[in-house]
Amino acid sequence: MKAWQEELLQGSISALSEQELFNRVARIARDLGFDYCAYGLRAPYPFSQPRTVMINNYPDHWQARYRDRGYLAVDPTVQHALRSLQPLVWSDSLFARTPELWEEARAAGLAFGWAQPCRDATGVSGMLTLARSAEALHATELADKQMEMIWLAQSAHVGMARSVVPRLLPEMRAKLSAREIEMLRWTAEGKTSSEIADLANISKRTADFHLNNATAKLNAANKTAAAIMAAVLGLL
Amino acid sequence: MKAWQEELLQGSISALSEQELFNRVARIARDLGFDYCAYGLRAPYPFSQPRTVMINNYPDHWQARYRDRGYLAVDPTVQHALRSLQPLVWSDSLFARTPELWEEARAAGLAFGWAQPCRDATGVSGMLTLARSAEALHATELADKQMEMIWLAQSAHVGMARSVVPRLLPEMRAKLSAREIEMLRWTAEGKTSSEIADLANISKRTADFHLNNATAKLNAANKTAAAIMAAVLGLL
DNA sequence: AGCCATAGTGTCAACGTTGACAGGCAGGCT
DNA sequence: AGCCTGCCTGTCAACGTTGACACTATGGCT
Repeated sequence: MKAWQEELLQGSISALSEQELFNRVARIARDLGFDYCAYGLRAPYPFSQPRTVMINNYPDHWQARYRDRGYLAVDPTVQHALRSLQPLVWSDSLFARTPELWEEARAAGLAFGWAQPCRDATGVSGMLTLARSAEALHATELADKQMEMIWLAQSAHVGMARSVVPRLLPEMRAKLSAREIEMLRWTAEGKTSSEIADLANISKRTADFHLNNATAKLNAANKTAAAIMAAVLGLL
Repeated sequence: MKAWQEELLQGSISALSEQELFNRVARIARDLGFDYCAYGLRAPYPFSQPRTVMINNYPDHWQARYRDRGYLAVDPTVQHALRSLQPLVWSDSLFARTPELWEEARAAGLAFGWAQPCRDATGVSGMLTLARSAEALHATELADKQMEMIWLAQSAHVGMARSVVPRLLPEMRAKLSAREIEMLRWTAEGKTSSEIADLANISKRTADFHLNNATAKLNAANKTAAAIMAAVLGLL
């Protein structure tokens, strides 16, 4: 177990490729008794259809199937990861509303699994899934392995996010000036330009000016979208 | 170590009081070799002066000092937790810009410590700090204990958030209708009411109507603030 | 000295938002 | 049947936002 840590940490500190990092995670998953392993990341926006990245070692036909049928949008494990930090074990009741997904997953050899969500300061959420075709998951095994699971999910997240986030959220690289952030912060509180002008002791025109610049830097449609992007990305 | 898990998990599943939960965390911290332990939570808004909660077993005079001098606003460990998920070890260079904080902390017996940030789906960020007065922290100890640390931070967060978040974020309890969420989602993307009206095949007036209701339910000053609150709280 | 980012200011017209008025229709609960 | 909620619609006036025009000034970098 110690060997893992060294390995993964060294790997994630020096920037590995996503695939290499995933391979290490998958090897650790195998040591933990799981043939299959998946890591998914989801950006906090666009809100309708957020950008996602998924990397896994599931059978090819299942990967294709999952994509083609749009299972991502209904997968209850994904829904869970978006709301909670708790580990989640696959069960019949979990998939009660998506029987096709569940049956096809089992047919593909994904019979027993659990997932650990993770979330970072840029609003990106992630989920590590460990799965196997035989041998059900019991409470003792989960208790034994939960620490490794959380650790692995978080390490995978940090490593993956390092390379994926700049690609997924190019807006993160926008360098907002102190004034721009201040204007966005007040906007996020629901203040109008002229209220902000009073608060910051500048003219309304200047408040608008900074908001305009921030909106352009963030590639946002208007100041509402700019304030939301900044808020969600943790820039405020 | 297994005993811990059982204990904390059972504790956090049945709703313990914050203080009781903290006492369990502090006991585990002591088993890990740290006399002092602190858990802090910060709500995602208001953006200027976010609501925070802190519980720790630091010496009383240090707690008072930290509060009175407003160290929370400048504490570099807090700044780190707001940007990263990585563990952070206290060091001279970390506190280079806040020498008073660092000297006073050491004078209070807080000489060696590390912190583990954590973040959840409601945008609340947390940080678990373990500290002690003697015996420096070395790489091997950190490597040995990092899994327990992440696990403990996350468990503490989940447990604390359960009772703290409803108090800190009463807006979370707002039940938005499907339409209201849809309108907020589009608003968050930067669409105007009449664009949304076209997208949703309703009149501009109706789009405004739903946005208005959502704004009232979230106690927001205007639709921008409403969309931001919903976005940050993960309601979109 | 010239360039650039940041910060500050003004006006004006077109467009978007908000609040207060006033109303209808469908589905669930008592 | 009466009530509530969600959803839908209209008008109008006051107020807020956006973009395009034009201009000043400071401080850092080359």
